[in-house]
Amino acid sequence: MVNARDCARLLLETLPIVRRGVREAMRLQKVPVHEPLTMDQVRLLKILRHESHSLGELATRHGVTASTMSRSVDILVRRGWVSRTSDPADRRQVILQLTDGGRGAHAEMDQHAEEAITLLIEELDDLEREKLFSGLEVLHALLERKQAEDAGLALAGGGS
Amino acid sequence: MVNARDCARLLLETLPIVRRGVREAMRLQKVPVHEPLTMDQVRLLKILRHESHSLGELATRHGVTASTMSRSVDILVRRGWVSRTSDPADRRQVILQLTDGGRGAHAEMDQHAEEAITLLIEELDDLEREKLFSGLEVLHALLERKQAEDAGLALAGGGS
DNA sequence: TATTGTTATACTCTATAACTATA
DNA sequence: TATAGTTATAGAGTATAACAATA
Repeated sequence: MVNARDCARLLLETLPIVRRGVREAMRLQKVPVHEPLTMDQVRLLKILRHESHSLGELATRHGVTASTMSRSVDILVRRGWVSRTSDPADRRQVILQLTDGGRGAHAEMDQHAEEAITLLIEELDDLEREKLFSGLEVLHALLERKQAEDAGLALAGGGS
Repeated sequence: MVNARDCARLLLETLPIVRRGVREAMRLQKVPVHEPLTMDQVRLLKILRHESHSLGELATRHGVTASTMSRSVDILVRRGWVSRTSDPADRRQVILQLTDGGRGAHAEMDQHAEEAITLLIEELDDLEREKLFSGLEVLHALLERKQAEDAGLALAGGGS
């Protein structure tokens, strides 16, 4: 029987190591055409791949403040991967859309990132991979739910 | 049967969400005495809790460059949590040690961090917790091994 | 007046390259 | 000359608070 405390300890211990490992694996990927993207940038482009969003939506979705997202979008726009236009229907809002270049950069980098991590994970045997996948599923579901709750509270004005 | 690619995808998708969730959980912990510490700072103090290290050792252990570590140590020293003295045996090296204040800050913050994450994990049922723990064990072992290899290569001069 | 987004400010984490001090 | 560490420089991610534009 695993108690929550032990699990928390292991998570806190594992998280920074994994983060550095993954960042390093991504950084070492030689992407011929584009500058390397960070994990966060890949994730933002991924979110925008399916549909356009306002800045606020993207910030909530990504789990950061509007201020932070505004800065991150600056970078994506500067690189030419995202376009920023004001919504005619409500000119306070901006519509963020992937450009063609952004779509290409994302496709390429996403693939490279996946390959880098896939290489790592191929070192595991079947049982280990099974365990890892299950654990990640649990974690993913838990935090997604948590984030949705927080976003809901933010809307409902849980401010102190 | 779980293939490595799917596992890599899930890891890439899960990692940023978890990181934000954990950071947020830590940030919301009200620590009465000390300023809140970041995850990385807690980890550094934890490493130094057992024994003193040189800057280079600490950098390798934490998985960053000496430059980065030098900066991180600046902050810890400024806060009064770590002492930096030059090694009499080889004055190029620096001995990093936890101060009493650092020991206290770590104990306190580490506990708060664990509690914050424990609360989160208590939302899982027994089976889910079991799965999460197993998955984290696999991930932890994999990345630890990887990091040890990289550190070994760095020593052996695999630079190019 | 309320909402959306940007900017000013400040901090942490990160790396490469140039540099200092020591061996 | 080689090694340990610091500093100069640069960039990304982060937040709060003050602000501008729009509704």
